[in-house]
Amino acid sequence: MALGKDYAHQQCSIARALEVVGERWTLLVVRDAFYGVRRYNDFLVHLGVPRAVLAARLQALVEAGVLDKRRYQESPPRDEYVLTERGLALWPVLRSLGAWGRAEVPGAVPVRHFHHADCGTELGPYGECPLCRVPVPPADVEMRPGAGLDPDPADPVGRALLAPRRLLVPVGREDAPERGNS
Amino acid sequence: MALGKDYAHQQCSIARALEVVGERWTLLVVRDAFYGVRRYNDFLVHLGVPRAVLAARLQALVEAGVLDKRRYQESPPRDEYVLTERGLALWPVLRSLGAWGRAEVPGAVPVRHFHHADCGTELGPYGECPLCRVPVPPADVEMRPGAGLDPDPADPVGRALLAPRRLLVPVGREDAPERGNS
DNA sequence: AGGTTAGGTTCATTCACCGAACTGACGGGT
DNA sequence: ACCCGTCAGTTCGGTGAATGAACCTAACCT
Repeated sequence: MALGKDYAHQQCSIARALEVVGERWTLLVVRDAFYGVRRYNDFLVHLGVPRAVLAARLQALVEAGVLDKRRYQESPPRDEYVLTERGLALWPVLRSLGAWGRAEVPGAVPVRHFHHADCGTELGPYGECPLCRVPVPPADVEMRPGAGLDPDPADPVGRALLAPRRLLVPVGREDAPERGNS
Repeated sequence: MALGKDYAHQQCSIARALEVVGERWTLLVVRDAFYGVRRYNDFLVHLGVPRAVLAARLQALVEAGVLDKRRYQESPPRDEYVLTERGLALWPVLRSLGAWGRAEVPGAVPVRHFHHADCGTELGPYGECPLCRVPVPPADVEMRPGAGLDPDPADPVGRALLAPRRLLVPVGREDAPERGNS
């Protein structure tokens, strides 16, 4: 654990949160998980993170109970990483960070917009719907591309994320038929 | 810039935010600034961060417009670091991180409580007052110690933060007589 | 048999973090 | 005048983590 040594004696739940999600790349992995990325290789091409770092982060997030590693096929054994309840609870953190990055970092053009799927209203800075006045769970959030989004990303995951889509819906199978279960 | 190289080509305002506040110690420095810490040495003893790292983080935060470095006395030239508007806008990020750390990291006992100073109600996870139904700006937040707080911290800053206090009020001059003058 | 894909592991290099020591400007005591 | 202490850093050697490239395994495709 990189951060544990010195953060541990901090008397603060912020420090404890940062011990789990404060390392480089970790929050971007979680962000991609919200966007529907589930597989090692998809994280890899979309983030451009070194393979060893990605493996370490995924394992740490699984051990922290943020992601769940689940076998989705046996014949070539393949696992996917899915957000747990604890991971889904990080949605406000990502929302507030993204809102700050868009509003306060100079030269930031809106890259993605997040809307309440039920009513179409754009979410407020904490992920709440200003119209319905309720916090919107990530499963009810629709993501739409913004003006600052690269219209032709190099990686297939980036291309799949160009279209409007629900959060948490697995990426890469939009036009592929559902596997198996009804 | 440590993180800039690879985060830069990310199409995401979260990544842009993390380029500014995503490095180790950075968010804890900002947290302490909300708690009223303003001086180099106070950050140093309260965080236990290496001096070189602290100097680098403070400088980076000043360059990013999160902190303002201002001269508060001339005779021995002394500067203090105060949150700017842009820095104050990070309050929801710290709130959501702290709420997640308290709720989702196992074994976390509440360390500090945050109340709306106007009505005394404890804040919700996004820094809003559930009674008044308004987002509470940090200047109107009263911080109170919780059960998990070390009752006898080694550093004087930690001791000063034991008492209930407003956020953003400069720390370290509660009971200390003004040095020199008068 | 050979190639491809998914999901890693290993390795050498680079880079950031760490702790301790040093600097330098000032102020106070004797 | 001299020494000591404080504040705010900078410098420096050692350690550990991040990086990119190469390698490995297991299974499927042809």
